[in-house]
Amino acid sequence: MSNRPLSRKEREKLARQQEIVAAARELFLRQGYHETTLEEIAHHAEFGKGTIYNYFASKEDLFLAIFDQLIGEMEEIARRTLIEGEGPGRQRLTTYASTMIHYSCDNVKLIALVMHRIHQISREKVRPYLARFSSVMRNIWHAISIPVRMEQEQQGGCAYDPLKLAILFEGLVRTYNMSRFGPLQSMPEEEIEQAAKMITTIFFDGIGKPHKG
Amino acid sequence: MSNRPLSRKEREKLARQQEIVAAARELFLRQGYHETTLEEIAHHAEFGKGTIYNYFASKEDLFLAIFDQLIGEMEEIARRTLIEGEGPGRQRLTTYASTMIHYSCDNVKLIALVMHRIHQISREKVRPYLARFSSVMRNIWHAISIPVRMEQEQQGGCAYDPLKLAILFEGLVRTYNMSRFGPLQSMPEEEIEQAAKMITTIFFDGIGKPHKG
Amino acid sequence: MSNRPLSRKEREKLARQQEIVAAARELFLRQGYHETTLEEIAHHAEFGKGTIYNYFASKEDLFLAIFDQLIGEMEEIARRTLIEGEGPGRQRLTTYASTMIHYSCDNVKLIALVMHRIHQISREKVRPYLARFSSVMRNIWHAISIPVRMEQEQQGGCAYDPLKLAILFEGLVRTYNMSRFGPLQSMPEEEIEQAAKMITTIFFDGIGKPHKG
Amino acid sequence: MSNRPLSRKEREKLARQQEIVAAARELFLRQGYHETTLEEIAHHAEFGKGTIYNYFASKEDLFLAIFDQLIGEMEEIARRTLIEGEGPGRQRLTTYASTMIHYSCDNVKLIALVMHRIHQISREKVRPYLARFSSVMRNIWHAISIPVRMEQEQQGGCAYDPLKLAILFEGLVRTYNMSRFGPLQSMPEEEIEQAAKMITTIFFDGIGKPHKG
DNA sequence: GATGAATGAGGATTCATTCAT
DNA sequence: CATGAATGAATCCTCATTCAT
Repeated sequence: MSNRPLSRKEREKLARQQEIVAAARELFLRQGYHETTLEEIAHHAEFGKGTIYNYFASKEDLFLAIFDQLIGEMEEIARRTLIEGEGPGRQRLTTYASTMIHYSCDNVKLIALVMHRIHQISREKVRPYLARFSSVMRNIWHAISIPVRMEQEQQGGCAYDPLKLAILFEGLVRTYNMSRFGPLQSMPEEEIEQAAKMITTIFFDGIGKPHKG
Repeated sequence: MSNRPLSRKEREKLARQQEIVAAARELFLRQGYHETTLEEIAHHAEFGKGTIYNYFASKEDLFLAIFDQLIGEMEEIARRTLIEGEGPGRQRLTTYASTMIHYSCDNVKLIALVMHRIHQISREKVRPYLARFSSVMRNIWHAISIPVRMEQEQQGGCAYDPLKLAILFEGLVRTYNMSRFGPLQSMPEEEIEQAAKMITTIFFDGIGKPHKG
Repeated sequence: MSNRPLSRKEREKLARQQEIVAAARELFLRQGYHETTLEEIAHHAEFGKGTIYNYFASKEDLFLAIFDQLIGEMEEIARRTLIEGEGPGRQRLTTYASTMIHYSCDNVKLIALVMHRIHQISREKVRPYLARFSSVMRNIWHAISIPVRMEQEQQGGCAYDPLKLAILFEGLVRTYNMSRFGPLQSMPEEEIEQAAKMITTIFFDGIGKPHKG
Repeated sequence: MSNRPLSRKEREKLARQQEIVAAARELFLRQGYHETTLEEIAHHAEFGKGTIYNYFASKEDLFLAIFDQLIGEMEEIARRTLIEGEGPGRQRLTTYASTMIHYSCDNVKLIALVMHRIHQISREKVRPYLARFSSVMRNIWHAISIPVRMEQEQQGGCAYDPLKLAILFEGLVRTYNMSRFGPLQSMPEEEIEQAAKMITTIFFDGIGKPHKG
């Protein structure tokens, strides 16, 4: 975590790594892990096959870099919408929901792939990645639990552990797209907004209440 | 769909097919699709490698048979709990939720695998399977939407399309386990019950209401 | 070491293994280990590439099979000439010498290869082969030491340990050809005979004695 | 062969070449030719990978430089012990034997490697090296043959060509260590002395004579 | 001269599928 | 029908060599 600015060389190296990760990510998404050859990745990243191995020790490591990237993106979404977001708690959750639905909509296939492949890698090797993932999830759950608790206090009754509710909410949002099948076209922006609002409303008020939104 | 009773030969053929599917399912679950060889499957099913090809034209077809089996199991769960279940609507949903959570808990890895692999197969070939899957899902959604509508009417307000709500509920339940990571041990029965009740309650009444359960 | 006669299947399997070993041996001899691809071996043995792997788990194992074959051949030579050979001890040694020179002349390159590669394989894996090799060598040394001792007793003086002398003699014979360089043509039969006789004579009587042969 | 003293630049170049050769030699010895990468050699010699190519046109050429070095060392041993050595002929041979056994003991693995690899290089390219090697060997054989002839004349009988006997003697000494297998530890000095004396004695007097040493 | 990132030919190995028995 | 030996296309990865800096 040194803050020394990176040298030109280091910056270029990092940039090229990112290009490779991006190429791999796109192809894995389109074709799956085993269906994508390193040669294709190299070609798509406009590098020679051997060059990839100067940046990643194996195909598996390249995959883990993608996993890491995904984790970072989820973290970023949570930070932007939940932590640094604007408005009251309920509104932040709605923003989080719509952003997450949008994101997962673009990435369901990739997420399904990652969730699956992660189980095929040696425990030892995934450990640090899963650790980071868990940590990020805990932070997200915690951030969600705060407005949940506030709302509970406001409404009077308080039957369930706010953390459990937060986990439920997050899972609902993240896997929302997994109920949509067939060729996954991206949802129109408007539809996403509505879904997000619906989810939040139901979560807080249940299905029966008359809503003013 | 002929109802003519099967001959002994046909019954035996079917039984052997099921044995093979079962073997493949277990191994795919444990090791993943590409990580499982046909040789292993054959050995585990106590057949010769070539024999598998007398029952399934390819590894892909064997995979699709598993998908089909999964669909059947979901259908069966819905039938037992929603259609033929006992008690009022809300209770049926709770039963469906707990049964489904239990089921998905045992099968998350396999479901993740299927959700992923399904995208790697030629459109043409999966079509009938996806069609059946869609049909089953529609039925489930419909079955859920009935008590939802009733409850809405009872509570007075009715802001959302009951079908959309049903889809939401089903997705919530089916993917509940995808928020749990790391080594997936099966949940204790009791915890499942609680989760199911929590989900239903929240779904109908929101988080803030005081609950009598 | 069961003596049950092999079934037809087993015999055929063994025969094919030998064909593969023979093909590999010839190519390794001609081109070296790393310079010979498994594809070439397969082609030369008139098999498909994958077939080789039904008989040998790896290229390394195939190499070890050749080593094993070489050991067997040395053992056989010793048995034929030293143990079951005819005539008095000195004559047996001469026969052994000429046979061995002949043999090593045909196989120097291969022997050099084996002596070298054996060091590149994991200790664990070579152990049983080196054990067998040692055992064979000990037997050979012992067989040589018997006439050596007899001759010593006949000549009166006895300065050196017969076993050490046997080792010396055997090494002399086995590595005789390693003093010949360049393109290794096979020696004419007659020259081999002379060399063998010379070595034995010198070994027993030294260089200066007048010889009657 | 110009005797003009080398400029500083030339001397430095030569020194760096020697460093590289030394690094390669150590690694080839430890790991084998194909098992050693140029990257390792460069690293071990504390140079950049590309730099090696400023000194040697290819890995093969680097190998040949090692061969050349070995030849030089053998030549040097012969010069020191046989040509410039002290004492009567028989004693010189004993010294040569012990020195050579010592040397080959340290280098058997490397010698085995060289003897093997030399056959994998294009005839054209090795020719000059083999030529030099032959020349050195001829000189060594000649140097050995002189005391051999003297001894023969002394002992009266003279059955064999002194040159042939010299070749035999040299080979015996050089390959002495090739009868020792397994993990090659270096022999204790004393044991080497004994072996050298034994070989010379036997060579001159045969095994049976009573010896005064 | 020194360097090391980029390259791609080359090779060991795997495995779904075929087919003769 | 059942079998498993044979097959070779396909793939990951290595590494000697080049060349721009």
